[in-house]
Formats: sequence, C-alpha cells, structure tokens
Amino acid sequence: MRMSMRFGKTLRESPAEAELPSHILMLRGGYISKVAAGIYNYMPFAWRAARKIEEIMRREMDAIGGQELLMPVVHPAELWQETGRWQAIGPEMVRMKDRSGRDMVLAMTHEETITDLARRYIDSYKQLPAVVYHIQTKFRDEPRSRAGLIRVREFIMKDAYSFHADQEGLDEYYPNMCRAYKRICHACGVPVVQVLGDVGMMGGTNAHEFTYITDYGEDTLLLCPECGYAANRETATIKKDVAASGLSPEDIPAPEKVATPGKDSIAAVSEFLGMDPKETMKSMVYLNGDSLVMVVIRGDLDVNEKKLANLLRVGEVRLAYPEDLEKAGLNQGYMSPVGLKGIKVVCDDSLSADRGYVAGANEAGFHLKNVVPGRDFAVDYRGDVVAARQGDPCPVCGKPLDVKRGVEIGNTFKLGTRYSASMGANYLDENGKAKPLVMGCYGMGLGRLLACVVEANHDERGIIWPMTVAPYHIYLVALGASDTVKNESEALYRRLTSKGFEVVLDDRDESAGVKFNDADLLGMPIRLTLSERSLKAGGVELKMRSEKSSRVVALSELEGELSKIIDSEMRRFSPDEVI
RNA sequence: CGGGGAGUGGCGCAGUUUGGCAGCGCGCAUGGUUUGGGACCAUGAAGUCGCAGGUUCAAAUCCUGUCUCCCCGACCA
Repeated sequence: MRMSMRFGKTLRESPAEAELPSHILMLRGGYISKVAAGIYNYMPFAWRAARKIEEIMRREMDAIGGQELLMPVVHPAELWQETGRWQAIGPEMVRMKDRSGRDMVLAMTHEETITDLARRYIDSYKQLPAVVYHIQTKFRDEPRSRAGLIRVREFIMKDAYSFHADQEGLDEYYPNMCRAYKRICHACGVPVVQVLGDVGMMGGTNAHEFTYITDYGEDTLLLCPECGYAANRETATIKKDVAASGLSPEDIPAPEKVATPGKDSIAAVSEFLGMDPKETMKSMVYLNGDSLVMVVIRGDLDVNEKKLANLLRVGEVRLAYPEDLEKAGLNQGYMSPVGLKGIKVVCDDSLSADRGYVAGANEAGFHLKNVVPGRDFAVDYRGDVVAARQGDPCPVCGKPLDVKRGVEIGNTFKLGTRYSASMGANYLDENGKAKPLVMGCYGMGLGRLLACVVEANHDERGIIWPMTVAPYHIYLVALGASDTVKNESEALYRRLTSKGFEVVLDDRDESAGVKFNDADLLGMPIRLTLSERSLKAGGVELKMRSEKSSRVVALSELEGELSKIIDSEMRRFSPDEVI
C-alpha cells in the first residue's frame, strides 16, 4: 500500500468532538470518520485491523466448536413479539414498516432469529450441544452515543449462541466461552477482567462481563485486590456480617418511642442516641411505576436501584419525590415500615429478624427503638439490594473493595430457557420427551474491542498496534527525493510485498518530520527508514514503534530479521502462551 | 429525558458584547526552492456563517422557533 494513494489522511489537529485517546487518535489517523452521532465509517486502515480482530474471533470460536453463519439485520416483528421483547424494549429498538405494511425491526441482537433457527433445525438431543456464531451489524438507538467507537448506535458484534439439553450441559460448556473471550482479548493486546454481570434485557440466570479497566470506562466495577472478587455495580454485593444474636423475637423488648427532635438523618439520630449506625434501620421510598415501595436497609448502607428493580422484577424504579411522600403521609427523615399501610416493604438481608433496630416513628421528631423486622412490620420482599461502595468489605474475603471504571468489551449470559420456552424451541430427549433447549448467548463488540486496543496500546505520539491486529506490520519511510532513494525504496517495497510482508510505503513528497510523525500516529509496529544516510550506513534503519532506539539492518538480511521480529511479536500475543 | 456547551471553507479557530466589505492557521491546487522529526516563497480555488421566520436602510452579529453535534447524568457490546 502506497501512502501517496491512501484513501484517507491524517489530521494535524484533533477534531473538537473527541476526548478519549482512542477517539482522538483514530480520528487524527484517519482510521474512522463520523457519519452521524454514534455512526461511523471504518476507513481502510481501521477495517484491516477490524478484520484481523474478526479472524482472531473466528479462530477462538471455531476452537470451541462454534460454526459461523450469518443472520440478517432486518427482522420481522413477529419474532420479537413471540418473546415479548417487541413490547418490553423501548425506543432503542428501531421499528419500521416494509412496503406492504408489515412491522419490521433492526436487529439489536439475534436471540430471536437464532432461536427460530434452532426450533426448526434441532430435533434431537443427539444434535446437542450446538454452538453457532456470527459477526454482524446491530443497531441500538442509544439515548446517548459517545467516546468514538466505544459507545455507538450502529456496531458490529460477534455474537455466539449455544444450545444444550439441560442446565448441566450449559454449565459445563460456559467456561469454554469465558476462556475464549479472555484469549481473544489477550491476542488483541487488551487486558481484561472477568466480572459478575447483570442479566439486563437478556434475561437468564447468570452473566459475566469482560471488561478493560480504564478511567474512561462507563461501567463501574467493584474489585477485591485480595481475592480477585470482581462484579459490576449492578451485581456487586458486600459482606454484611449479620451474626445471629441468639435471641428470638419474643426476647426483644417492644418498640419504644423516643423523642429525636430535628434528627432526620441516620448520622444525626445515631449520634443523638449514642448508637452505631449499624444499629439503625434506614427507610427509603421508591416509585415502582405508580405505586410506592419502601426499602429498609441497615443504617450504614445504601440502596442500589438496579438491584431493587431486579428483585421486584421490573425494569426500573426511582426514588420517590417529596410530593409523593407527602401524599402518602410519610415524614421524610422519620419514616419506617412500622404501621405502614398499602405500601410494600422490601427488606435488605443486612437486617436480621433476631434483633431490634432504631427506626423512624412516622412522626416528625420521633423514632422507635427495638424495631424487629418481621415482628413489628411485614416483609413483602427480602433480598440483597445493597449498593457496594469503595472500601466496603469483599463478600468473599472481607477485605476492602476497590471501585474502578471499565469498558465492557464482551459479555456472556446463561440464558436458560428464556427464549426457547417462549418460542417453542424444543428437542426430544432420550425418552422421546419434548424439552426446551437450554441456551447461552455471548456477545462481543468488534469496534469496542478495536477502540480498547488503541486505549491499551498508545502513547502521546500515537497508536502502537500489537502485531496481531496492526493494519500493516511494516511502515517503510522513503526519505529524500533522490532517484536512488526512490528506486531503492520502491524495489524494497516490491520485494517485501511479494514475499508476503504487509507493508505501507510512505512515498509521499513530504518532509521527514511529516513522515515520522505520521508513522508514529498510525502506529504500525515496525518502522523501516530508507534514505541516502541509511544506505551509506549499510542498509535500512529499523525501529520498533514501541521502542526508542533504532538500528541499521543490511538489505540482504532484512527478510530474516523482519520474520524473526514478527514471529516473536505474534508469539508475545498468543493466548496459548498465557491462557 | 434532566443539566451544561457548541454550530462560521475539509480540520482547528477568531469575528457576535457595541449590526456596516466574512477573516486567520492548517489542509488543498499550481510553480519554484527544500528533504532525518509536522520546511520556505509566490500564486490560487474553496464558506447560502446549521436551518426557518422576524426586526432593520443593512444581520454571522439582535429576536423567535427549529435541527444537529459534544460533555456530565439516567441506560448499554
């Protein structure tokens, strides 16, 4: 490839719209160009890198029994109506009518289409497990695209689906996919952590995310540096240390009303009464659709709305407005579930039913001592709705948790029978009995991974592509306008290309500074410089993008040297070496 | 959807406060001089100032509406 003929160009200044390194560098390098918010063109260099990532994905998917197919981007609405997602999903799904007025959707994902295929082609347990994948465009009309390729509306995803006879089959297969995901990221030079994830709109029982840790990420994670516990904010929990008191509710004195004038916060009340916040009960009221829900949790803890919504099996809840509280006759600062009527109560499992807590008296200026969950108020839901915070004890080992940000590159879900049951995707087992297929689904964003490659591999001058995904391995700078340099560089370019090396020849009529700066910005791993000076020194100058120093290599030894470097770099990123 | 900011040649920006010839740098084209870390000289092309309406002798500038884009939040590969 000759730079003089490159479709696209580098920019000296970074476009105002970009803030992240990956976004800035890919725009400046002419790798991507924006069409609309969250919709990008992949220019030739970026597309070459993307295709290399795809090949890595294919290699790893094939290695765990995946078969590649291709499903369409436009689906008939009926498929999505069968699973209920036509109704359940909001405006992020693009809907349209075809010319005959049939409702159609743009694919946000492909569970429906693959399950439709599965019910038509999988008849018997003898065909299981079955694993298929494809690399295809998705469209999600996100409320807010941002950060270049990291959060877009149109994106290419590698998504895989597995079908099993039973949960055990899925459980057995699932780790293969997790390992493959780590191998793919490693091969692309992107370190990832596997974290517990929320099932979200997919449904199912169990999920993991594969996340690249960076302050620019929009996913919030809780990590335990001690034991490796890792979960995203929607799933993370903490050690609550609720030791049994050995008391039964009858042993605990009845609630006692105490005056707490003006003490309308946990901190104020516990200080006033000389108690630990852990001995108090915090009451929060949320709006679930039109109805109110009260959540009670130990005084020192906070509520995670997403976990609350999941416990209630609804899409979302929001903190009630002061007017709502007033209408319900609740005194903010003095609320409690005691004597509450017509409002469901969620009790976090940080509160135990064998001890008394300080709670509000539902009367301004008063609290109750010795309030026992279950005895003094009815519990409608009990579960874990705690919001894990920086420094909270790890649920596994008790050491303080760290909060980090990250970019979710891929995720894996144990779907179970969520889709097969609603779409009637059954197989016959050994006894000839029809059973729903047990499914897993596994997504990974191609553009997002590409952006993370840049995030994880750049310096202030530009991108430093790992050999495995570099658009080209070698950037050959022809320096100077002399015929000797022109002829020699042209000959070298042809020679290397004909031997299968991936080479960009910078044959532009530009100054040395421009060429070197573009070489650094574009980030091919090996830079060769051919000039009068290098020829006089005995050959071409060879410099790795990732290193400072350079050396001169004789033209006669060049191929051997390049092969050696490329091989060792490829090995450095080989997942077999590590995972 | 809530909060903040911005739309002026391809890119980065000034000009808007106080209405009066639409500018600068980079890039692009042509010619010449240069060639080891973003060269220099000369000449040139390119903008309905996001869009619509209004005020005015006159609007990039003032008013109204609208669209788009960016950042923070809610939400996701």
